[in-house]
Amino acid sequence: MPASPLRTVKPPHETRTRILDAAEELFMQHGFEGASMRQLTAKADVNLAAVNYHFGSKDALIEAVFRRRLDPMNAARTAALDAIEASGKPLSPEAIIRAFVGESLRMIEDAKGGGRNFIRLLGRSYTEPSKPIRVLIGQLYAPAMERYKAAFERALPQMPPEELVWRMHFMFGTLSYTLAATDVVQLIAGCKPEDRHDARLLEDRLTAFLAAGLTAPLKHPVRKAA
Amino acid sequence: MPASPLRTVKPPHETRTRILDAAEELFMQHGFEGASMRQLTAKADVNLAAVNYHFGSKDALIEAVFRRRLDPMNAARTAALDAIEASGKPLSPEAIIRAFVGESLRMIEDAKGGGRNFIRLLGRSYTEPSKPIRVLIGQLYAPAMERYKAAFERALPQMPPEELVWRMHFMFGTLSYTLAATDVVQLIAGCKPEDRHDARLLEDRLTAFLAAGLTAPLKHPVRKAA
DNA sequence: ATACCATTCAAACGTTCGTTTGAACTTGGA
DNA sequence: TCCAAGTTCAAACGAACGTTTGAATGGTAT
Repeated sequence: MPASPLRTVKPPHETRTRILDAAEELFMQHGFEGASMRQLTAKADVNLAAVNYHFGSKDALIEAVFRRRLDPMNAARTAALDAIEASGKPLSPEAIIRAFVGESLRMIEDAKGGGRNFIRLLGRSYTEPSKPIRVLIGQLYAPAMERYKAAFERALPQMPPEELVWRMHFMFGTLSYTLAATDVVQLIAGCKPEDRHDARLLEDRLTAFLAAGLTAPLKHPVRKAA
Repeated sequence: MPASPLRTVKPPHETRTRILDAAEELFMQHGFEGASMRQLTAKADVNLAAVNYHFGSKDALIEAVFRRRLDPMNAARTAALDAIEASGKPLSPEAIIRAFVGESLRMIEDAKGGGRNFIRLLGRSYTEPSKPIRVLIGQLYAPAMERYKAAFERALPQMPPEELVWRMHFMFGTLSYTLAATDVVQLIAGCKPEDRHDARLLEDRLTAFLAAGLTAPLKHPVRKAA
């Protein structure tokens, strides 16, 4: 990317891409601190110094891993919302949920594992101890989040804004845990493993659950304290 | 605790307790790998070698942190379920949910921060990269989980077992994310910070959301594929 | 051919990690 | 009083970490 503005067309970022792919997988498997630069560069089949050369530091690599996928994904989420609103439909809560959830699950199916690794990494990162990472994720999510919040407010005019914020948090939690825990945690026995990879079925289940939770009856319309 | 079977009554495990408390807080703040033995022992005001002397290793300390709180908490969950069943009430899904959720939130309120640290640490650990930790948590949860699954099956006889397992997963995800993210992630703007610490209010909100999701209507009673 | 620049490479940097060591200290029972 | 066991302590261990360095390499335009 130096010298002339439009440049080589052959492998412009081959090494970068290999590093990002390896990082995605290893960060998912072992965490950000648990995955070392030596593991990472060995898996990517590049020199140890390549990460620092192309990204500057390990932290910058982590940021690049998120930016590569999160920006397009949230843009797609916003576009999905635009499409619904442009269709003139009544903008049901369930349709909004499906637009948001679907974009995550779509990524699980394609990219022969690449997107799946990232989705599971992402699910884990919402509860990441490292503050800079949480801040980064929050920034990358902010625009799409604002749009969806506004959409829910219009679809549910009778819901108090404060209650809506809570329920969006709950929904987000369900999604992120489900993505992170897919074939990872097995707290409840009896899961059919083959189902876990069927994104369409999972989308239906998740949407039904979340839509019911979001539109649950309000018990205490103006509750203040005990 | 060697020598005679019943022993000193003064500070039987003072150092151990101080280490566990410090570990709980630092693991929550920085993660298991991010919190070093030197930070940890400095915060506990004990010698660096004390952890290895009393627990054997850092991994054994992590396990001890979980066992100290998780065993009593899940025992309390089981007891809460026993109490509901003994009362002769009709065993509503909402009551079961409230018993499970309430036990987590109860711990947030008391212990002037001690329990709260653990609850948030726990929320993060469900998506922990380290496999031994996930396995340990699964083991410690298994007995209570079996009881609750059976209770839900009786309270919702019309629900297919497979669907129930999924919805329990969703519920667990919502709870764990909510606990971990309390005043941590601020993905959606507009949260009232003071509310985040009111466990009673949070319990009501969570229970309403989860009960609605759990009992959501079944769209595809015997759905197989697309 | 030659000069140039981006990239790759092996080697080493200093730091921090979890753990171990062996001596000092405290304490309760013969 | 003295011993022995439990505990604390300062110091050091080797290993692994992220990063830096400076020379070799490869392709492109002059």
